[in-house]
Amino acid sequence: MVQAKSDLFNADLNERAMLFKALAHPARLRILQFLAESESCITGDISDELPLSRTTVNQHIKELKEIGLIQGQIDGVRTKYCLCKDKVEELKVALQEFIDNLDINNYKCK
Amino acid sequence: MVQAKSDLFNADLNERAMLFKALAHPARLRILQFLAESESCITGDISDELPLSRTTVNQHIKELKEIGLIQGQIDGVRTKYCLCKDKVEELKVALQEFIDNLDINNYKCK
DNA sequence: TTTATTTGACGCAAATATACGTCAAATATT
DNA sequence: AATATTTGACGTATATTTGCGTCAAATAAA
Repeated sequence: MVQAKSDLFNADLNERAMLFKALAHPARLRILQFLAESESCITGDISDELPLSRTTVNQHIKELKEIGLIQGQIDGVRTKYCLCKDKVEELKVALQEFIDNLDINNYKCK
Repeated sequence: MVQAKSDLFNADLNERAMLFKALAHPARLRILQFLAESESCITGDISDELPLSRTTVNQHIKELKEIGLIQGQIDGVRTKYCLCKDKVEELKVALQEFIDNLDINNYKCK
C-alpha cells in the first residue's frame, strides 16, 4: 500500500468495511451461528464443528474477538467463547443503517 | 488452498460470506453510496469521487457488477452504472436474516 | 511427579485482494 | 480524416488473508 490506508476514506466507511470484512468468511459466519445456537462454547467444540484445523479456526476466532463480536472467558485450561451482546447490537444498527442508505428509488438504468 | 473451497461450508454460508466480502472495502461501500445518491452514474464520475486511480475504481466496480449489486448500461463511449434493484433487495433480505439469526439471548459468558 | 489436554503464539507457504500503469478498442470531437 | 475521450482488459507489484504445523505454557488427570 502506497498511501496511508485509513486516511483515504472517512472513518465511518472504514469501520463499516471492517465489520463486513469480519463477516466475509464462511468459517467466521459459522462460528457466530454456532455461538448463537450452542449451549457450550469451548474453543475445541467450535473447532470440531468446522472443516478446518484447530489452528485455523483459532485464528478466525481471534479475528472475531479482535473486532469485538465475541469474547472469551478462561475456565481452567479451557476458554469459553460467546457472542458479545453490545457489539452484536452495534452490528445490527450498522447493518440497518446500511440498508436504509440503499433504500432509494434512484434506479436510473432500468 | 488444499481442499475444494466451495465444499467446505454449505452454500448459504458461502453465498452470504461472498456478499459480505463484496461490502468489505470502503471504496465499494462508497461506490454504492454514490450510486444511491447520484443523479449521474458514469464510470468517470465515480472515479473522480474516490481517492483511487481510475483503474482501481474500475476494478471495484467490476466486483460489484460481478456479484450483481450494480449494473452497467453502455451509452456511446460511456457506461452508466446504477444499483441493481433486485439484488439490493436480496441483500437486504440476507442481512435481515443474518441479523435475526443472531437475535438470541444465549449470552452465556456474561 | 509424570503424562495428557487444551490453548494461543509464532512462523511459513499458498492463495487472494489491492493498487496502478499501459494499451487497444470504441466512440466523439475537430 | 485526424485527434481526443472514455472505457475495460491485461500484466505486475505489493499487501493481506487463509490454512496449517510446531511449540511452549497452563492446567488437569494418572
